[in-house]
Amino acid sequence: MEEQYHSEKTFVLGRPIASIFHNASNMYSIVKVKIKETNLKYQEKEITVVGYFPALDEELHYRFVGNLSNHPKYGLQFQAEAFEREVPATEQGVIHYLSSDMFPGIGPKTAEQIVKTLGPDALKKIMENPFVLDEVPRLSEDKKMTIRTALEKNLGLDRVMIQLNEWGFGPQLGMKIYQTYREETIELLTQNPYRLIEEVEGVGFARADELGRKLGITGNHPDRIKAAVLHKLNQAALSEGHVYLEAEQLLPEVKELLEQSQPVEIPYESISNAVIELEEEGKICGEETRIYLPSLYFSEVGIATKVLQLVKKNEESRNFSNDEIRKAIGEVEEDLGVTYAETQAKAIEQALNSSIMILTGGPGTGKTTVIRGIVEVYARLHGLSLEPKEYAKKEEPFPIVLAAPTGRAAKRLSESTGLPAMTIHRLLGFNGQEKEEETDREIQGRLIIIDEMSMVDTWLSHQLFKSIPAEAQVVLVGDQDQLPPVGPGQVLKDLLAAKIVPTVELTEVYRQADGSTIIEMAHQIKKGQVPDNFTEKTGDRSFIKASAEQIASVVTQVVKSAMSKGQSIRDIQVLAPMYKGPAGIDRLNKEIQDLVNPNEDGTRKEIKYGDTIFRIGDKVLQLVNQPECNVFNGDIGEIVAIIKAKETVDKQDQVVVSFDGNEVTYDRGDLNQITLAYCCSIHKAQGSEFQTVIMPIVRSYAKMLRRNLIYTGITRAKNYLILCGEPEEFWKGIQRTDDLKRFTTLRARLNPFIEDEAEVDRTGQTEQTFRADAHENILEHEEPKEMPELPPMLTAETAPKIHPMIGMDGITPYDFLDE
DNA sequence: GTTTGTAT
Repeated sequence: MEEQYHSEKTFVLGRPIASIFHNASNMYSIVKVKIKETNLKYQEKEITVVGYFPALDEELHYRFVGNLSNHPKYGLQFQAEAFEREVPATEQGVIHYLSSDMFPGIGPKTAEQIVKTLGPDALKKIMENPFVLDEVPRLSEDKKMTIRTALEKNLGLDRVMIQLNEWGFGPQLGMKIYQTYREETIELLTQNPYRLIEEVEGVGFARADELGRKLGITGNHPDRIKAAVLHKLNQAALSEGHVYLEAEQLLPEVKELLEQSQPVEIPYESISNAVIELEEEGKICGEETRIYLPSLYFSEVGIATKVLQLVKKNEESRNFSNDEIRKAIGEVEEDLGVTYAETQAKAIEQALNSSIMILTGGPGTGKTTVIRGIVEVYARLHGLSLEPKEYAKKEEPFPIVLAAPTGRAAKRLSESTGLPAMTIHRLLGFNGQEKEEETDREIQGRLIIIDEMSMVDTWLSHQLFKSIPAEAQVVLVGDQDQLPPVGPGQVLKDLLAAKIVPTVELTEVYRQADGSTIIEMAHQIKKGQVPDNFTEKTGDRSFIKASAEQIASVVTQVVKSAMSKGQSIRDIQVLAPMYKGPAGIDRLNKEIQDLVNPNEDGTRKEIKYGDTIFRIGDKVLQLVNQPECNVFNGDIGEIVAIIKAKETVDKQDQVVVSFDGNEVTYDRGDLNQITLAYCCSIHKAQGSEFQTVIMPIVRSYAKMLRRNLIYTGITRAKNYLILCGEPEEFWKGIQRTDDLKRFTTLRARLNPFIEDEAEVDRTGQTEQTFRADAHENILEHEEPKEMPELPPMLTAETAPKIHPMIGMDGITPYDFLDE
């Protein structure tokens, strides 16, 4: 069958001599191959092969199967649909092959010995009969095993790809599946085709169900229904943040999913039975009418138990008298040359005398200042040195532990306190491999401060709380109005709503100058309102009306005029919710790059990576954490050098980026770690602030526009905020909060007496109070009273004739940036 | 019809 598979198609057998491109995330590769044999009508000695494969070994031969095609720009290329490693059959080849890292423990000496005994076709002989290895003198059983399993493994790829192909997966997806399951692919997928949905990106329920059908799992088959139930719960958790689903909601969704995928009616009874069986198997948890994934159920229960324990200990944690603390605060104020406002001092006091407390407040209210204060006062009262180095000699570890859910937040925390800080993952010693419930490490620390708690999901919160020693003091810091965690749950929000953890809320804003209308607007947005004059220009903000098509032009004009006013491009940040479309991040980045860092005559050195062009001077954004280089996801830097392949020692293009003076070099293969940063997503900007923020809001973003997204975006602006786009969409986005409600039961577990959120809202003194008011307001004024009367929009007909900035409400480019 | 995080 293998023969037939090859003989029908054209192939190239050869040795890769140079990798032109390799994308490690999807395996898309372009390789120059020296041809040894081919059935193509092709005279050259070398050919460019394009397809999906892992990094190839330049010492080996490969057989590529596919078709010759003519690329408009790069000429003749061989599009490979499949490939396999050609088992070498020359003495030298076999020795090299056996001593490669595919066969750990086998060195050149052993390899030579094998070839000496079995001849140049040693590999073929071993594959036909593994026992021929017994003939080789002084070869240990271990080594024999190594060779047999490695050969088996290598053959695995071909076998897997052929099977996947028969199952209807193309080379790209096939490669991805193989990356996930390796030689176990066929076995694992035959057992359970539905695991593809959760484990291989790009495979949805329908696709996996199609494979299921081929494997005989059809219609009412319990495995099929169970898979659908689990998929729905997973999807609810991952895409909507729900910790559970009501059975009432789950069952019809499962029914619909199954009936859409195959035209067979699935009775509710079958689904209920599947749910019962899943619960018996421990694959889901039921509580009253709610259905949970076990990991989420046990996480919630675990968090609640630990938090209640800590809260209970709060009474015992009055370690210091108020006088002692106030005195220490005074000393710290003097030392650091700061003055704490009363609420800030109160927060420090609370932190010192609690086992657990929450410090909350909006952007610019000085949460970081208070963290620093807590650390300083804690050290003073406990007679501790804040010099971590001094602890290296001693037995006991440094007692203050600082952590945050993202690398960037951890870096900021460390910078603002002068103490080491790390990601929660690192703190817990994760390595990316472990399964749930596997971490059992206890955090070595007496004071544990977690910043940006609003971004910590239910799973991670559980791991974190589990690792907190019973005698530790915990300070959770965060702002529940910013974007919720990527993962399921809303732990900070639930903790606040339960009202059992001592909480200090900072409300006064120190970041903006007095009379800032940005912060005023932010406060209103938090309540679901918009200032009456939101489309008018104030001292620090403005709104330029424009359609989606005009956005690119308006944004570049604003950037240009801001720069002409002396602002640097580093201080100007364009924020948008999504990448695609005429007003998307990608397009805006290109336009702004053309404006501020062009290459009009084509003489400047540049490097092309995918759809992006990088030039010296470009503002770029780091996309992954690189703690060794002190660069983290979300950091912004500037390209300071581009070194072309021929100029470097390793014949590789290189880009050097300076992050505030810290220079980091990227090889071509690492360029997927950076992207242009003139415009970035609002999500990415969370936790950063900029002098000037330009934020387009148009209808094409509608799917993304929500209150907390807009709130997060506008609160990134320190001095100037320039909104542009469609005022109605801005207003509508601010009204949207309902669909981001996450189903969780943490609040109820912590405090069963607070049952109804509306009631909390009416009695509570925190943000919820505002919320409730806002909600009533919205209900009262169904017709948007807050939405001011708007001048007519520009139409598509008039737009191109008008300079984007001029004539709109009389705004000229110089109008909105006065001092 | 869409964004986002972490660990070798």
